[in-house]
Amino acid sequence: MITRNAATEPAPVVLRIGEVAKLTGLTTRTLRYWEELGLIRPSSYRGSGERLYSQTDMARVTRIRELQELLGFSLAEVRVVLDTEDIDVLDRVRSEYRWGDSSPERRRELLDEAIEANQKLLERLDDTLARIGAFREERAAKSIRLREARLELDDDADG
Amino acid sequence: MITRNAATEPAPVVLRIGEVAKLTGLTTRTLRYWEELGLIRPSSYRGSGERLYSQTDMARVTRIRELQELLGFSLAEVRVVLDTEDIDVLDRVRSEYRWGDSSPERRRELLDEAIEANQKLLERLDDTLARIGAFREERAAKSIRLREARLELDDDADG
DNA sequence: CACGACGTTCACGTCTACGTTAAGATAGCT
DNA sequence: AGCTATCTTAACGTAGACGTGAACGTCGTG
Repeated sequence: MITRNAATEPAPVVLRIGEVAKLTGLTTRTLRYWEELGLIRPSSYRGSGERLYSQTDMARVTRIRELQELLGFSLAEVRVVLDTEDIDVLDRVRSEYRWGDSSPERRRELLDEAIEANQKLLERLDDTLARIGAFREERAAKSIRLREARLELDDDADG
Repeated sequence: MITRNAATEPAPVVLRIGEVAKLTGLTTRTLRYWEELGLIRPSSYRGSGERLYSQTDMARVTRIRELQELLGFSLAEVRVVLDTEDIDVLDRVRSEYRWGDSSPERRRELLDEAIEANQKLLERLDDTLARIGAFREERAAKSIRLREARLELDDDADG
């Protein structure tokens, strides 16, 4: 009798959709929806149709979440970013075969696209950082003013 | 015959809804919708029911826009922030009458609320800044990798 | 005084990003 | 074999944030 939790078995490399949901705080519906939109593809399926998520898939899921929540991207915008993400060098350039039979020209093209997209994202991030930073300073100043006013109020009460 | 653009007339202090729309890039529908939700109140109306926006109103509009776009706040969340914003010291504490006949206790209460809300917002801003900053660094590193890969590709072509 | 540009208030339509059953297959446990 | 938890697809529902007319009022200019 073999149980999945036996000490002899290594930790499961793949996760079922419910486990991913719990780990990420999302719902299974959301995960399927994102798949429907082409944002994620569980790296394997089971004959029964059950989705099996790898660790890489998990990373992608949290990445989507970040883009969506942190930067306010729509899922359509997220897809654009992820598309350039797919041309990631660590996975592609190092393992030659992954480029498939695309010509050097094609590779260059893809790389240039990724570089430019990444650059645009960087600029947007810097802009966002600057603007939120400015807003933060505004609120910090307001915080001081409010505390001063609070003290003033206490002084009035004492005097 | 008196025209509005005569040199004798000062620049219009108030704006009509269409003008506000053009200046802010919003639609009139959006402005009315926000009003419906209680986010903005044109500082004056005309007998005909026409909305007239002051410069302060404009500032409020752009503020809403920022909270919404920059920080991804829902309009409900925006309202909370704006509510504490309304207890702004510069306008209230300095001009005593504006507090109306609220008791010192009430004033203290309001101030404390504003202080706490502002503090929470500050914390959220710092958290957001940190996370976006981290994300930025990730992308910056990726940018370097991509450029290196691009150079490598050229080298291969040359060699 | 008619006309066109602008405003007004309903009221229904739409898009995004899911939530929520429904009806059924599969997995693992006893 | 049966029970229960978890999965599957499919389809309809929903909340937020507006878009889009319809029907009407008002203002200023030829």
